[in-house]
Amino acid sequence: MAETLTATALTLKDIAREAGVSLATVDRVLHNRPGVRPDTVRRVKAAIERNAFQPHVAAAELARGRARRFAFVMPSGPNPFMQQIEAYLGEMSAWLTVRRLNVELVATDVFDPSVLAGTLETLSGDYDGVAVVALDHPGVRAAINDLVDAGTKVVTLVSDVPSSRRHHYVGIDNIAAGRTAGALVGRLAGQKSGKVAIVAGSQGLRDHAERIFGFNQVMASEFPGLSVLPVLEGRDEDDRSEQVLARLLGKHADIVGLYNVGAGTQGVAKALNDKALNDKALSDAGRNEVVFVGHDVTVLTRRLLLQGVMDAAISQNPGHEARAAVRVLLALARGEPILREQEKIRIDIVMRDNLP
Amino acid sequence: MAETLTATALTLKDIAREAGVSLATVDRVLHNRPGVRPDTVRRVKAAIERNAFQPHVAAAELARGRARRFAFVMPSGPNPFMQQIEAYLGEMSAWLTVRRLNVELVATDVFDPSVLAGTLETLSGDYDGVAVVALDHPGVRAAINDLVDAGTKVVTLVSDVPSSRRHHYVGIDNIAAGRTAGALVGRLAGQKSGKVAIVAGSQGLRDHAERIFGFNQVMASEFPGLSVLPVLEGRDEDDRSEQVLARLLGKHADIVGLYNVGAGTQGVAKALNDKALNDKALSDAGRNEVVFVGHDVTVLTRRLLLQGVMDAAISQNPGHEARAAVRVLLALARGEPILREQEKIRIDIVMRDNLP
DNA sequence: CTGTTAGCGCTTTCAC
DNA sequence: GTGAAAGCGCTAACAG
Repeated sequence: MAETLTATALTLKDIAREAGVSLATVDRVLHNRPGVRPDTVRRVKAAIERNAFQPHVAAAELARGRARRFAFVMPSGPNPFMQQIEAYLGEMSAWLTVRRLNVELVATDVFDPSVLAGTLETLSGDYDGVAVVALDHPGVRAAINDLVDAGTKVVTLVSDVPSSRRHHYVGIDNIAAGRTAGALVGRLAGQKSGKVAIVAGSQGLRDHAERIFGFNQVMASEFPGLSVLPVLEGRDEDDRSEQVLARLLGKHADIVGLYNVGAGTQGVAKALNDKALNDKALSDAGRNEVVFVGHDVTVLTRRLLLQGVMDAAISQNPGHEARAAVRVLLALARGEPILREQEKIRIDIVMRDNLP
Repeated sequence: MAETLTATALTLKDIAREAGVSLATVDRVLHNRPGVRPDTVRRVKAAIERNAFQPHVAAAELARGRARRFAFVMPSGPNPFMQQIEAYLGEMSAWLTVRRLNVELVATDVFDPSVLAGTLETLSGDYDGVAVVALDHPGVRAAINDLVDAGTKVVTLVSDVPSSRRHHYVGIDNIAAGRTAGALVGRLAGQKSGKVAIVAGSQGLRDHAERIFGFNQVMASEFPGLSVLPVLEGRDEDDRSEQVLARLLGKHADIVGLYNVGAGTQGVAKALNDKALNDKALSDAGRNEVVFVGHDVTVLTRRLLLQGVMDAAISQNPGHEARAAVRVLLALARGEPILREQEKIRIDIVMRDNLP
């Protein structure tokens, strides 16, 4: 009726006795440090295996002395989503303090590969771990690999550089996110047929391109009644996004759905609202007739969802991303296993009624 | 450009020196232990505040000696969702071991209040913390309060007893979950008007009743074109759920939506499929014409989503619930603050394309 | 009421 | 190559 989930707690000393060596030797073997005869290594490893021995992390942490230092390399511009991640890191402050962890925020121009690479180079040697919102570029890849070679643990955050040797990526699968957006636009548009607009920041950004790719996949295969118009580029700016979208809405009267891939949400909503007012095309529930799906839950998108202007937001939980990045860096630094399921960032569908 | 998020690390000794007392006295004040003159208490507290001192948890943990024991009181029957929670607890085993935490699974009949209360009573004194899937009943409430009075930390899991003095609830807001289900059924049904069916386990279960309440709220206020039929009770059993639903589907030809509140999913899907086959009413995409929304991502619901039989699942992440319960118990036991945002269980909307 | 002291289980010199 | 020993910062006796 009662089942225990934990192994009985042995200590280094037990293993040392069993292997007939000293504490220090077991410690050396445990951390693959040199200076132990291969034969002794084998004997000690056997004792460790046999007992499924796991050193007590609290003791290890205490004995280290030196606190661990992590750096978070974040975009310097005023991006609300990134600011949320930084805010959540701030909320962890007490948690970090009691564990004697130092995390530092480093702002840089992550959109300029050479600047970003330069920033990463300056970090080398000073940090146990680095989390970076990375641009996928050869120079950046090289900088990441250099950090890794220097023994620093590296995780990419929100935006990945899959070709680098980073230890972990904390962020969503953007193709699946685009597919999810497509399914929502298609399903929420109901039986209607018509055109669908896409507003992106730039198709040069890896995450935007991947989202559009996924979106189109679903549109083509599941919603033949809907035809996707060429992608508009708004550079994630409100004004520009509004202009390009307003023009498109003027040209096509039969747009039934809209996918906003990146930021610039304010402008997109404005263009949409203006059109709705012109057409007097608000439904009974006060909902806009054009199905509008975008990304991320911010102060703005929250309001738009509540107002019924926006129908759904695809979201990656910024708090979860902040904490996962810290936990993963810590686990990597300690040599602990990573709880993959825990650290995976899910694609959240957020509608009015399940707003977090 | 670089901003640090953590306080500089002082130690108990620093505070002791600053307050002009010994280590032991600071320790007593820190843990509100008796035997210190009020005046001294004040002096020590001042020094602690002034430096925003936070004791190093690793050191505290190491010095305690005694490992912490937590019990998870779970339903004894074969409930797939509960089994998932238990499986995720099992996956934490290494994590628990390196922290010298003992967690034990206690199976009991959580649906019989006196049995559940009895089980909780037997736990008293032996555990630092207890997580329990609780039935909301006066006897259970009393048993929980007794545990709390005995100094045990108690969290309710999945199902809450709000009137008890439990320290924390790890689970979703079921009214909001029902609202979300309602919004999905309504929106996915498109422009259609017609009837909507509800299949629940029992309206006597608090979580089911709350979900239905939320569902009806949204239906009434946002989808006047849809009329909700009286709730069917399937006792969470496949056979019974199938029978009652099949009868209802036979009686009403214009059912456009279905909300399955609890388990019995297998039966619900069968009834729905049989009807679709009879009517030859499958859409081009192979999707069932009746919008079908249910709860939780299991092996079965995953398959139904992929097949297009089910349109969306409202889900609470069982892995997250398992880990949150452990973390909350640990934080409570240590006297650490709880990261509310992290431990909050979200209402996930899962569709085919964002299956986890 | 308050202080002294012996560990907790590791890591890390420093000797041998 | 290997071992002995001195802490890391706290807790918990035990003295005073």
